[in-house]
Amino acid sequence: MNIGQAADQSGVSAKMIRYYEQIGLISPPHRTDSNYRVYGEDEVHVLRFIRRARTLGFSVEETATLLALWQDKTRASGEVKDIANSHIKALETKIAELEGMVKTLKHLAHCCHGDTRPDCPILDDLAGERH
Amino acid sequence: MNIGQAADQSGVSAKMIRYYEQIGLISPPHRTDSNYRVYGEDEVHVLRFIRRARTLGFSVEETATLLALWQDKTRASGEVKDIANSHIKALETKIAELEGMVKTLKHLAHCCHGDTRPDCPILDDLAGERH
DNA sequence: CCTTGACCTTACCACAATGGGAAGGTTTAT
DNA sequence: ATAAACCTTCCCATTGTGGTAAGGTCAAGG
Repeated sequence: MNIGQAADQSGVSAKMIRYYEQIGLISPPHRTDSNYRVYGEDEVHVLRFIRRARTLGFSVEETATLLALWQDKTRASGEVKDIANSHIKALETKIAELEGMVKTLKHLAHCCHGDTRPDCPILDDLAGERH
Repeated sequence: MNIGQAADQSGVSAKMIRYYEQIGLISPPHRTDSNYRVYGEDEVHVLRFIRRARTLGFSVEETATLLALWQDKTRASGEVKDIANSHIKALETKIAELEGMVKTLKHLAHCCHGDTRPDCPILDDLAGERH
């Protein structure tokens, strides 16, 4: 099948398939005489794996590691679990960071009367004018 | 004061100060005869404003808007509050997304025995092999 | 058979925000 | 006078994705 069909079936855009090939995440597929890339079910399966990992927030690099582990039939599941756990930790750190921002902003927005008067606690905070 | 001092006092790196100038977020400062940028208290105050806004997760573009509103003495606080509120909403969307990922990953990690056996539910999920 | 449209190819450019470094000029202190 | 610590501009890299342009290919229908 051509790259367009592979994109449709995997949910990875043709653009990204070529990119993943370029950075070595996937191996170069066979080509037709007219230089078209040709994909089979196995390749689509790999692409779906990649897409799922990306959806779960793994970086392309982490995805590469998971892919290698997936294709290594003798791997230990502990390795995979470690990657997942450290990723969970990173996500939770990010969440905490965003929640801190939300908390501060909500407080400021709550204090701001939000009408046509120029007085605004949000800007005062940004300007460092604690009061 | 030179850019290095301005960077120290504002918490914005010299590199970023030049960048903010280049994209028009701040106006070009005076220069000495030897072409050095010269900053005063006002400029540092602006830089601190920018840094605080960035820390709260506002994009540079949003920061530019907030900065303009800050410098407009007749602005309505409602405008600022609207920006803050829509930013809060965007942050909360992002948080929910990350939490979805964490939830899925925690479930998968919980199911994974994480020892030396090759059997691994995390990889099975990524591969799309629901069971 | 030839045209048209839908595909494919490579090769660029762009984004957002930041850091790094090189090559060269200036200032300050020893 | 020289060395250290600044400053200047210019270019490159990052992450992952999208866009676009110039050109080749293939299939369907007149």
